[in-house]
Amino acid sequence: MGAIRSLPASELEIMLAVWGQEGGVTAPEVLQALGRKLTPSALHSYLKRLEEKGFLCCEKEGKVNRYRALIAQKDYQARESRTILDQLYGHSLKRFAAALYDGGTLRREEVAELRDYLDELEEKLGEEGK
Amino acid sequence: MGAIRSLPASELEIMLAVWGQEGGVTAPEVLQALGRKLTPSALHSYLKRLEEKGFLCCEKEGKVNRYRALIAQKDYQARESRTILDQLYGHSLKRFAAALYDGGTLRREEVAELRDYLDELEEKLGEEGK
DNA sequence: ATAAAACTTCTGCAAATGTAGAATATAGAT
DNA sequence: ATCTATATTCTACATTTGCAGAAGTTTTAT
Repeated sequence: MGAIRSLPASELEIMLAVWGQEGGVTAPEVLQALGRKLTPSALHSYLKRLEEKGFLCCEKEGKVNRYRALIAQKDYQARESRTILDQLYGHSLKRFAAALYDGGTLRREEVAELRDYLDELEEKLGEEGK
Repeated sequence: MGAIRSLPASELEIMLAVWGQEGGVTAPEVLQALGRKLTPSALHSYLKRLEEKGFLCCEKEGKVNRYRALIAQKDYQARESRTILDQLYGHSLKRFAAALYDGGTLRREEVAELRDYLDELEEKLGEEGK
C-alpha cells in the first residue's frame, strides 16, 4: 500500500470530522460537524477525493452513504508530525517547542503536561535498555 | 500587513534555503543548496511567487538578483507550529509528542533534549510569577 | 569583437485544490 | 400517486502549485 499522503487543509478538515465520529458518518453529519458553510456538492467532491486517496471508504446504507476512515487518525498524525519536524525543525522536537515558546503561545500548563509525559516516556525508553 | 501564509512544500523548501544563508542569496546559490534537480526557470517561478506572497524581496546586485527573506524563519515556524498543534492536536503539545512516539520515530536523545529545554523553560515561566 | 556561458524573464501548461450549479434519485408526507 | 424535501451525482470552473522551454541579457573568456 502506498504511503500516507499529506492532505491539504480543506481535506484534513473533512477527515477530522470523520475521525471525530465513531462508526462512520453521513455527508449531512459532516456538514453539521464542520464549522463553516459548504454546499453539499462541494462536500461530496472532498469525500470523493478522499476516497481516491485511500482515506475513506463509502458504502450505501439504505439511501444515504456512510463514510468510514481507512486511515487512523493516529497514523496520519504520526507521519505528519515527523514530516513537519524533519522539514522545518531539523528533526528536533526541542526546536519545535522553542518555536512555540518564541511565538508566545505556549502556556504553562502545556509545558507542565508535556514534561510529565516525557518523564513517563523516559522511564519506558529506559527499560528497553541500551 | 496580511497574516503569514502557509506555504506549500516546494516553496517552503526554497525559503529554507534562503533562511539558511545570512545576507540573502542568489538564485544559483539556492539551486546549490537545494538537494534536488530544478531548472533555473522553475526556481525563478518559485522566487517570484514568494515575492508576491511577501516572503522575499529581490534587488539587483550588479548582474544577479539577490533575494532576502522578509519574514523570519522563527516567525513562520511559530505560526505554522501553532496552526498544526491547534488543527491536529487539539492545542496539545503533549499529543504532538505522543503522536511521534507512537509513530516509532522518537529517539531517546530527542526526548532528553526536549526535557532539558522544558526544565529551563519552566524556570523562566516560574520567574514571571503569578 | 565575439562566442560561450550563465543568469533572468516571459510564457505556457498540467495537476491539484477549493467550490458551486444543475440534474437526478430517493424517501416521506399527503 | 404526487409533491416536497433531502441526498447524491455529474459537470464545470477559478485558483494555486509544480515545473519547463525558449528567448533575451549580461558577463566573461578568447
